[in-house]
Amino acid sequence: MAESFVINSFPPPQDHQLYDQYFYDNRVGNYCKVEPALMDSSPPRGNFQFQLSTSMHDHDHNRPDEMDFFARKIDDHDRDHDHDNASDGDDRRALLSRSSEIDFNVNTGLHLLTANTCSDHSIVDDGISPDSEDKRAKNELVALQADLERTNIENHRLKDLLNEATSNYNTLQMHLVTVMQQQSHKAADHELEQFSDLHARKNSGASEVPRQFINLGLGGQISSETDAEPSLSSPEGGDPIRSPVSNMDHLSKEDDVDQASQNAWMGSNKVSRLNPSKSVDQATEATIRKARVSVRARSEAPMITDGCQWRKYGQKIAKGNPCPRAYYRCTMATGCPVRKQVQRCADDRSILITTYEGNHNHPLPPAAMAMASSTSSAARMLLSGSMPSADGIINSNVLARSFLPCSNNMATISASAPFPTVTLDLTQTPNPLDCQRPQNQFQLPFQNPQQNFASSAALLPQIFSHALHNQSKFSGLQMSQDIEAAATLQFGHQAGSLAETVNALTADPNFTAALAAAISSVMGGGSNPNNNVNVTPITTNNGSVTTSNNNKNGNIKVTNSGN
DNA sequence: CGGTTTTGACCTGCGC
DNA sequence: GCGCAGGTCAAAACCG
Repeated sequence: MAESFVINSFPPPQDHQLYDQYFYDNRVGNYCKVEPALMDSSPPRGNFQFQLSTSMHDHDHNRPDEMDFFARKIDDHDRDHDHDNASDGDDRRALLSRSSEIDFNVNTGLHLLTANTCSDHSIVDDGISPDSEDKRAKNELVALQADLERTNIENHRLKDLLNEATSNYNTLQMHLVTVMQQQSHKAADHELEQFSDLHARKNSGASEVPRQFINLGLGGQISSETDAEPSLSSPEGGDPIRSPVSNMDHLSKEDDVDQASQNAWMGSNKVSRLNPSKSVDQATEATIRKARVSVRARSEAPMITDGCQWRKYGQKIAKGNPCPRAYYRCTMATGCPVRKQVQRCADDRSILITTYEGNHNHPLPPAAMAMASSTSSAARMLLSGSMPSADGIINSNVLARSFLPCSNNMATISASAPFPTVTLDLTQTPNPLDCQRPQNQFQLPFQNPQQNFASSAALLPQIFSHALHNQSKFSGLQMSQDIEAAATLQFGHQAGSLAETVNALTADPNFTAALAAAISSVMGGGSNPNNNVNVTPITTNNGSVTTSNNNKNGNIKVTNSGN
C-alpha cells in the first residue's frame, strides 16, 4: 500500500478555511474530501473530529490503511505542535479503532468515513466539535450529490444503450423485410416462370411466345418482361428510383421491372407522349394492366390504418357513388409509387373500400407489412393466374377459390378490364351454408374483422404467401387451354378435362396435406387448440377448387365471377 | 414554416 | 370530334 499522499493542508493554516477542499489519496487513487470538522483551527490537542469522503466503491479493504493513514495524520499533527503527551501512531490507531465511525454507503459507492478521535476519553471538549447535526446533514448532502451524479451517469449510459438497441432493431427490421420480400418473390416468380415456359411450349406454333410477368403488390413490385422488348425506358430517360427491397431479386430485369412500375404510375399516356420512339411497345405496355388490391372493411374512420403514411392528393366524386373518392399516395419515401383510393361503399356507407395500387420502393414497418404483404400476395396470385393466353384475359377466381375455402365473399378476384383487382372482404360474416363440412374446415383465428381489422390483415399475408406455393397448380385451372399442361406440370400425366384435372388436384392427398400443413404452420404450428386446421379441397360444379374455411367471427371467401 | 388538405383545372382514355 | 369519367396536378388554404 502506498504510503505517499497529498493533502492540501494539514493542519490547515489558521487563516485559511479548507472547507470543501479535496486532497488526492494515492492509496485509493481518488480525491478525498476534507470536511470542516477536520479543518477546525482549534488546537489539536483534546478531542477533534474529522471526516473523510471519497468516491471509492470497493473501499472495505482499505479500512486498516485508512486507520493508519489518519493515525499518521494525527501523529504529524501532534509532532508539529510539539505535544508533550503526544501519542505514538499505534496509540492513535488504537484510538481510531475504538472510536471510529465508518459509514460505507454501499448503494452510492460513496465512502464516508467519520472518525471520532480523542487522545483521552476522559476529556471531552464539545466546544471544538462541530455540531453533529450539521455534520450528519453534510454527509447526507454529499451522499445525495454523489448519488445524483451517479444516477445521471447511469441515465446517460442507459440512453446510449437504448439508442444502440433502437438502431439495431431498425437494422434488423429492415433486413427482415428485405428477406421476407425476397423469399416471397422468388417463390412466386419461380412458379410463374415454370408455368409460363410450359405455356410457351404448348403454344409451340408461335416462334416466340410473349412472356409477360406482372407482379404487383404493396410489398412487392410490378414487373413486366417481354422477351421481344425487354427494355422499357423511363419517360425522362433517367433511372427510376431504385427500390432497396424490390431489387433484391429480378436483378437481371430490374430495369424493366422498375420502368414498368414507374410507367404504370406515370400513365401510359405520358410515356407515349414523351417517348414516341417506343410506340412499337405501346401495345405491349397497354397490356400491362395495373393490378389492384381492394380491401373492404367496416370502419367509421375516414381511412383504415395500414401502417403507411399517406398524403391526399385529390378527391373526386365518382359516378354512381355519392361518396367522394379520395386519392392518396405513399409518403414514406420520396418517389414511392404506391397510391390508394379510399371510398365508402354506396350501398353500405359503413364499409370503407381501400384500393391499393403499386409497390413500395422502400422497406416497410411491421405494421405496414401486414397489409402490404397481404395485398402483394393477393395481387401476385391474381396476376399469376391471369397471364395472357390465346383466350385473352384469364379469370383467376378459380385460383382464389382453390385455396380460400368457404369462398363466397371474402376475396373476390376479378381480372376484368381495365385493371385486374382482387378484393379482400373483411366485412362479411360467414355463411353457414357455405361451410357444411365440419370435418373439413380450417378455422382462421380472426377476431371480429369489423373491430380488429389489423389482426385480420396481419394474417392475410401468411395465408396468401403459403397459398402461393400451391398456386401454380391452380393457375393451370384458370385457363382451359392450359389445363392439360398444368396438370402435366404438376402431376406428370395428361388430364383429359377440366373436371378431371380438378378432381386430380383435389384428390391429391399431398396437396391437401401441404395446404393443411401450411395453414397449420401459419396458425401457430397447429398447437393452438383454438385453431382447427382441417382442409379438404372441394370440387364445385363449375370446376373450381375450394377448401373449406369457417370461423365464427371471420372467414375467407373467394368467388368465381364466372368469366 | 413546413407539411398536409382542399379544390378547381387539366389531362387522358374511351365510347359514341 | 365530342362528351364523359377517372385520375392527376398545383396553387391556395389550413394546421400544428
